Amino acid sequence: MATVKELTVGQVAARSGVAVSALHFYEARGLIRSHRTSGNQRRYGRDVLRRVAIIRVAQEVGISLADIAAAFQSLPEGRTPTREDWNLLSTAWRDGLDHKISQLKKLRDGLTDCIGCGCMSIDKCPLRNKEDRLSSQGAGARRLLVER
Amino acid sequence: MATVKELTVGQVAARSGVAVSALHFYEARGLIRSHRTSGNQRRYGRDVLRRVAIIRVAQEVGISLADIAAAFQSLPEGRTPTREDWNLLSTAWRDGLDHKISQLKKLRDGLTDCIGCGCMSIDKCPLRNKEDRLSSQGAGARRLLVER
DNA sequence: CTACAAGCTCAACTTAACTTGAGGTCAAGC
DNA sequence: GCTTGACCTCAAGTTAAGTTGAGCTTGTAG
Repeated sequence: MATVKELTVGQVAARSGVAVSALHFYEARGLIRSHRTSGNQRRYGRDVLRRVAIIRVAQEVGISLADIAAAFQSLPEGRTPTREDWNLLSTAWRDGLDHKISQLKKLRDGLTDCIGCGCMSIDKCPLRNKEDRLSSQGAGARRLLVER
Repeated sequence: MATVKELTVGQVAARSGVAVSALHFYEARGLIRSHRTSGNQRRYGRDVLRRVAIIRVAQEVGISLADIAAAFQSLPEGRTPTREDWNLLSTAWRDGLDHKISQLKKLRDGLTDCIGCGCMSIDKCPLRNKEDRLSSQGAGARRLLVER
């Protein structure tokens, strides 16, 4: 029936498959939101499940939490996102995914030829050159994948 | 003539595009090897360039250094790897890449439909299910609770 | 021969994305 | 009304993949 029950953090964890600590973490990072009961416990609306699902899916393709958070900024603050809202988001990512797929294909098709051929030893190789682009960034853990 | 000059770390860094510190790091992790001059400086054979190139390429598609190192175990210790040796390796990775590509495609094709459709909220969605596989032994209770 | 760029080692710091732990609260069954 | 399990907060630990810095040695160009 109409009124959808709210979820506790434990329930969200069970249904989404992510740990409670991770949910706390996502909330601290602004990726999900909750309100509190009188006893200071978190309660989530149902749309948190979708958010979490998207977070995991996006992460799997190498999108960082920071980027996901940024993308989520486009979602409405007040109301529950409509299908329309989500579609905007997914469309934006679709482009990134398309790009990534084509990159992977290039790699896959290039790898067998290229590894054996010696061209990798330096700058004639398409694989190497593609990679050069990102080789001069700052400190810390380098982010894998995803550049767009 | 035949004897190819050996390379210093600096030269390898310049030609491969990775930092000297990263080369040290790779060596510590057993991904590359060097021998030392009388003055304790590293010298690399030319094949190190190929190794490094492969490391970066592999990393870009999300393969961890640990996995790369494992794959490199299949390369001969004593001699310079032949084209044959590299091909074995690349063939193995090709399968991994194929898999990843198909995953990404599923994601891309599923995303637009799936994010908006609400199925993500639980277990009917192919995206969610695909993901379940991967996360099935972490911390959370998960599973059971199939109501609707 | 001497300057100084390039190397060397080892320890500590960085970022991302969490997890673990300590110490304390809330809620529901018996 | 008490016990038990789910919650809460905050701090600290963890892994991956490197980077940065200090202090010291090598090697090469002038």
